[in-house]
Amino acid sequence: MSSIRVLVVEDDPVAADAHAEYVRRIDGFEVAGVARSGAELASLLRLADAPGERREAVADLILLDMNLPDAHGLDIIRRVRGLGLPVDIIAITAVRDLHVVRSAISSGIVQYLIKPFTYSSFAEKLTAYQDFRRTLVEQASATTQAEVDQAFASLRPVTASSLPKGLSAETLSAVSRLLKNQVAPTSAVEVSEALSMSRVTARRYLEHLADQRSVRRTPRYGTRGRPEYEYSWARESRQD
Amino acid sequence: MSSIRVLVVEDDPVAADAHAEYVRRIDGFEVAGVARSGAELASLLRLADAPGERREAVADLILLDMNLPDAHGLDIIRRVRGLGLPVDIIAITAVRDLHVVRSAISSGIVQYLIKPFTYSSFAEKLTAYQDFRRTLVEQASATTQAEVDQAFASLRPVTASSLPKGLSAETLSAVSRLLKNQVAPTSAVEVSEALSMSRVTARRYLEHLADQRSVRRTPRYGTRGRPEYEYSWARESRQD
DNA sequence: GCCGGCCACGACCAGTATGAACGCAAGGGT
DNA sequence: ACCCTTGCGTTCATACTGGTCGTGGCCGGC
Repeated sequence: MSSIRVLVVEDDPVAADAHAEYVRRIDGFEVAGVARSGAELASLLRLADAPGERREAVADLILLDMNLPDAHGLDIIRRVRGLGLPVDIIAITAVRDLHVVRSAISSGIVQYLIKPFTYSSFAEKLTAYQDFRRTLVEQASATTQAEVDQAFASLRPVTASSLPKGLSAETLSAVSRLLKNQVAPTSAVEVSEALSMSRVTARRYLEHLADQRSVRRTPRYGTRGRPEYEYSWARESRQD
Repeated sequence: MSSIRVLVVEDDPVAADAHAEYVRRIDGFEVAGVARSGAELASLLRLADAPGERREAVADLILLDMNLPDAHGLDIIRRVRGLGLPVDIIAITAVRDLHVVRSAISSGIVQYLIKPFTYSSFAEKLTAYQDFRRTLVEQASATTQAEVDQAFASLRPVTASSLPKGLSAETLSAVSRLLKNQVAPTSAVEVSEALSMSRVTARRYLEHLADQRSVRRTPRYGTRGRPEYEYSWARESRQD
């Protein structure tokens, strides 16, 4: 089977090189090109769209950064989709804004990878896509519902993201969900009471989130005794 | 939370009625309209796209037939995507051609349902989409990779297919039957005692059901020791 | 009748929340 | 200005379960 041709779209040269290198390290993929801007990508894609030529893109998969100097990633997705090019898109970006994620998914990306990421999570996303492709290609021309479902299923991310020892994924998501719905800064005691867990546990998770810079931690003065820390969800996206 | 507004696009009146009725039967969904052709759909969507008005579609979700009298489903998807409308699309069609499936997926549909289908497989697809939406909406403006992955995961439900090695159908149905009749969340130990089987076995089946998202798994806080997980029935299983 | 796979069980090991004890930083009293 | 009080941060041992590995009985195939 031929390799999957990947187009890297990324304005930062360092990141672009890194992504390309990552792609080369995975079996079954090859780098079809690197575009540093929306315009570059457009010219690469228009080339294949010339009349008379076969209606085939120069790539099977695009690794798309959302923040490009001349265009927003969402607009690029829209343009590509409007042309009806048979390429899939994986968003690779530091943008964690909910609206962007939501729009990207409904515009038809197959994966969304948030920077910074490790090689293993990168490889995981790409091999998942590879599986997806293989399950579809392996079918004959007619498919059954089960086969379609299976193709979808291979796109499903395997729950990775290794947590520090001593933390469980369920508890972490419970704490962060609570904190996001809270408007006022919340103390460790308040969190522990709301989730009916111990103060120690609540604090451990809050501290972890603070380390990840997902929550902000500030002392609460005015009361007697040792100052209490209050935690609030960091709304703006992280600076990486 | 408000209902998910669904637009049914289907030229066969009988099928259109059936789909609409199916949608109404599922909690949290409402029928926003029915279009019998590509032109009808276009007029419905363009309405919302009028300048000056808020950039919001009249629907959140489109159930799209591929074979319409005046246009192909793929073209419709392309047009909708080109406009950048924030709607998701589920393809519901008898077309089982691999190329169409492939193109539809890469154009950004969230599900592909092959006609004819049972109500339960229809409901499964829609509730999966509902889960996906909920996981995203629950987040505040900023998200983490784990949360994005989880949202994706709800969109790609593991299909029944073959049971993972080591499970038997009888035991599985016994466990799920017990859980369905249970009102309060039940722990693995309680299940094992009720069915007089070993804790290990009970847990394995519960875990399998949790993977399938048929049961919800939450830690039970308050007691000392390692937290015990309790399982509660989440959704009707496919009983085709 | 023998053999191989399959499913459940028992037991060990690892893991995670809890309560208690200790330490620390700010307020308030003398 | 000093020290005491106060209440939470922090650490630690502990309890109890989850998860895994190897074993044993059962069933179907040869």
